[in-house]
Amino acid sequence: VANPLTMKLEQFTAFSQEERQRLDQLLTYPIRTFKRGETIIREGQKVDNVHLVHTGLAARSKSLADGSRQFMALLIPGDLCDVEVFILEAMDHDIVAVSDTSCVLIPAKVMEELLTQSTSLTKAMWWSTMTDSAILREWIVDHGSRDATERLAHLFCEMLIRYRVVGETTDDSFPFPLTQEELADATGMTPVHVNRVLQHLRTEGLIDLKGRSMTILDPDALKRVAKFEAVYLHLIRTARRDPEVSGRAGDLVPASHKGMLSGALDKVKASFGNSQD
Amino acid sequence: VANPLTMKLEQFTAFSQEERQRLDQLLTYPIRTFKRGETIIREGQKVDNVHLVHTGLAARSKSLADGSRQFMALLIPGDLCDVEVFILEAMDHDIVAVSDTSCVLIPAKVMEELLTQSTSLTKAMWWSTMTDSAILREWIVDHGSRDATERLAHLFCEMLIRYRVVGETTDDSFPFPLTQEELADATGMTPVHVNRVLQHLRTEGLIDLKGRSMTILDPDALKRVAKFEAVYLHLIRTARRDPEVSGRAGDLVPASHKGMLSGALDKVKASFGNSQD
DNA sequence: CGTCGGATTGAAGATACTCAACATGAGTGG
DNA sequence: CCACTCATGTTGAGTATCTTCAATCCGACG
Repeated sequence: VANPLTMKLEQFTAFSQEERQRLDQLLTYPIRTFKRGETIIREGQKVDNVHLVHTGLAARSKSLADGSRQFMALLIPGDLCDVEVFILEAMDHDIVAVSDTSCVLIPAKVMEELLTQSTSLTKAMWWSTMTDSAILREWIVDHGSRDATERLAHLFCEMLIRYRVVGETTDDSFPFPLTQEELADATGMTPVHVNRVLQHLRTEGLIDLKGRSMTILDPDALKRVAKFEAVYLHLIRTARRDPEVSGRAGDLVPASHKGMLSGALDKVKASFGNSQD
Repeated sequence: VANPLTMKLEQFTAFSQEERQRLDQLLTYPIRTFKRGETIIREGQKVDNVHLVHTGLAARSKSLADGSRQFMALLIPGDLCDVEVFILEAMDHDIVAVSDTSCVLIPAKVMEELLTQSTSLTKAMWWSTMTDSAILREWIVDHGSRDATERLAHLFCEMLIRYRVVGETTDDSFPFPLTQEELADATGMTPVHVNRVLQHLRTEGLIDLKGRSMTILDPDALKRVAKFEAVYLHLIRTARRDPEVSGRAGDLVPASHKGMLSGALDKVKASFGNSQD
């Protein structure tokens, strides 16, 4: 099985043979599995292993006094749960398993070495955490400025790309273990309203969601509905270096952003359908 | 004038004389001023200086196609605008000046040295970025799970603490240059509704907002209204080491979280009124 | 076949939005 | 010094989106 973390980080830089090896060695550490619904890490907990999601889906979650629950991030294979560990006293939120999930438990020390030995790896890890922050910011935009339909559509667009990066898509389908209630927790809506908006997206022929699997039927249309701009995922560097990123043609970077890049962009290919804006 | 960055980072660790000096030297770099409303850094821009907010208030902002605007973070003195610089190709959002604002332009190279030479400083910077992420997550909770009143109240609680940390409070007052429209951009509400909720908070005797200055009249009550839990700001370490943090008595850490700390907590004092939960 | 989690549907109601008018107050120029 | 302007704050009325609370349906699984 491929290492999703390696795949993700290679969106940012190409690694040397040795670096790739070092990353792949991470998978030799003990794996712990969690049942759907289990808490992987609890708020207040002081962890001394870094949890790397290997299979399944997890979520950063906060539970409020009134019983409501809010997801702040979804963690797919290749995502780290708790880089905070090195610095902070304890977690300020929970990590919960949304589907049956397995995590590689990387000893903090090993992680620390990894972060200090190779500049390339260090930078790649930095990139990963900055991108995570960018996703958090985008979620704030979702919640603050997009209506229910846009919000769900935007989430699906984001997930399609992120899953594609770690090679878990087939065409425009990807695993989708979230119940409508969990989807509500992620988007700040009620389950009832999630249901209605989903039906709307279905009848519009945009998505096909059934049996824990999501298929984006019309990526471009969904992207338009969501007002989705992939720039915040920062998949650009690799795109420039390696046009074959994920096998599908398509210009990730909207024309208006081309100025962002220093070099020529003629061959930028990326992972979200053909874009024409 | 004191260095707000130093003050902030000292919430996390105590620095050596030399380290403090090094931080203070940052203020010798050129300062650039921005008028209220100006864009400090634009989306797509590739910056080669790190902007450190010195005076005033700035915001991370995204403008959507429909003309709406969403703030994702408020940057007060001591906050860095663009650590991304080292890694990412370009900014994925704007930084705008909410009031007249001055920034210290720290050459990327200098920053990089700072980040690699002293372990203590490196860790403190890490802490800062992790805390920033924690704030982003809390904003998602604000937008997703709190109603308008809670959301505003929560923001005010957060700002009180953050301003106190950098020494810009007098009692429970702090600078508040945001217009109601900008407050709406920050909270994902309409200006009209912001206005009404503000009036509500005023008549409840919780806040006194006038002339670009905010006074929290009843911190405990406001905290209760907001369901505010300061844990996510991660001001704990210092609290344990230095009971005098910011001069006011009060237990920052609710009893339910005391398990988080390894050591004894009898003398934890912090910056948000007396807490009894 | 019955149970249980999850999905779906209906109807009523609340929070927050839209649009539009009006008030206030600081600054500006005549 | 007053008239004007402009940005900000305030108020009202009608409305939309989304919520709440149920009830019902469906499919997987023992």
